[in-house]
Amino acid sequence: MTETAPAPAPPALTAAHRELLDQVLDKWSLQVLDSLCEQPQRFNELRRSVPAVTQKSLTATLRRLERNGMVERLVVRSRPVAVEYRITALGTTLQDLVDALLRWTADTLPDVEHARSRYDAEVLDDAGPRA
Amino acid sequence: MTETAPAPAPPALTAAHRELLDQVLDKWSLQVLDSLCEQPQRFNELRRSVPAVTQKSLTATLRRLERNGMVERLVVRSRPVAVEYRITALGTTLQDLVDALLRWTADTLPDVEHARSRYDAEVLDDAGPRA
DNA sequence: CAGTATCCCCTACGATACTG
DNA sequence: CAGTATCGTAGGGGATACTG
Repeated sequence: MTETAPAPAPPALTAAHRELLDQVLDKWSLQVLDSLCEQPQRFNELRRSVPAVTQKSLTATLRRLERNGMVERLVVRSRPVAVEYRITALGTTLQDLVDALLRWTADTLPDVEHARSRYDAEVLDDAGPRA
Repeated sequence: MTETAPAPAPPALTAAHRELLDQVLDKWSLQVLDSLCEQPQRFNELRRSVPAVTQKSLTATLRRLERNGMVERLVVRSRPVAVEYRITALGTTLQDLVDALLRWTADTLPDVEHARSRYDAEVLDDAGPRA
């Protein structure tokens, strides 16, 4: 499947690559990116867009994404200050990836759930080592 | 960019989707899958293929991948027992995704590193709140 | 060989309180 | 509004020891 692209030699999985994926595909990043993709938002707007996130985690996530060039932080010197976050060009390239990821999960989740049921039924039933 | 694919409506990011991605894109899974993609392997072969992994983590990773239908565990009743792990059809569909991920990191890592340098220089220098 | 079991640490995260 | 600072906890992972 997908013979359309010649697949130009997938590069090796170095520590630097893994680190980047970790920083960018982590628990909250996907949701934040996803939300910022639709429209730029302020800090507290984002908190509401991503319901379960705490201030601390949201701040950490935004800083990490900012550091990696995925989002941009714009301070409007009003009173009180307003801070707007928006996705960068680099961030949108990531969004395409995330969409692919999401489509994959949507496609395979039924199969995965089936596999899980089988596993849970035949493995978790009998205890003890599996050799 | 990439107007080639119509992008058939990326599905929402539910908890189930995130869970699957977490289980499958975690620290060791990528390397294990990658290694198994080239050829089926026994437990200790895998340990050598993925140098930094511990027994415990490798076992946990393999169990998780097996449960999700990504790898298959075959017990050869010899003495001592031999156990072979091989990637499933489902697992190979994931591999395509991982390749895409890796290609993305390879493409964007230079930009990301540049962004990091800028961030570290202009933000980490002056301490204090950023409002 | 292919694990399981135990201990232990460390950091990721949430909760809470405070500030320009 | 948009954070920073501090504390406390849960669990993911390593090191080590043991087993069919």
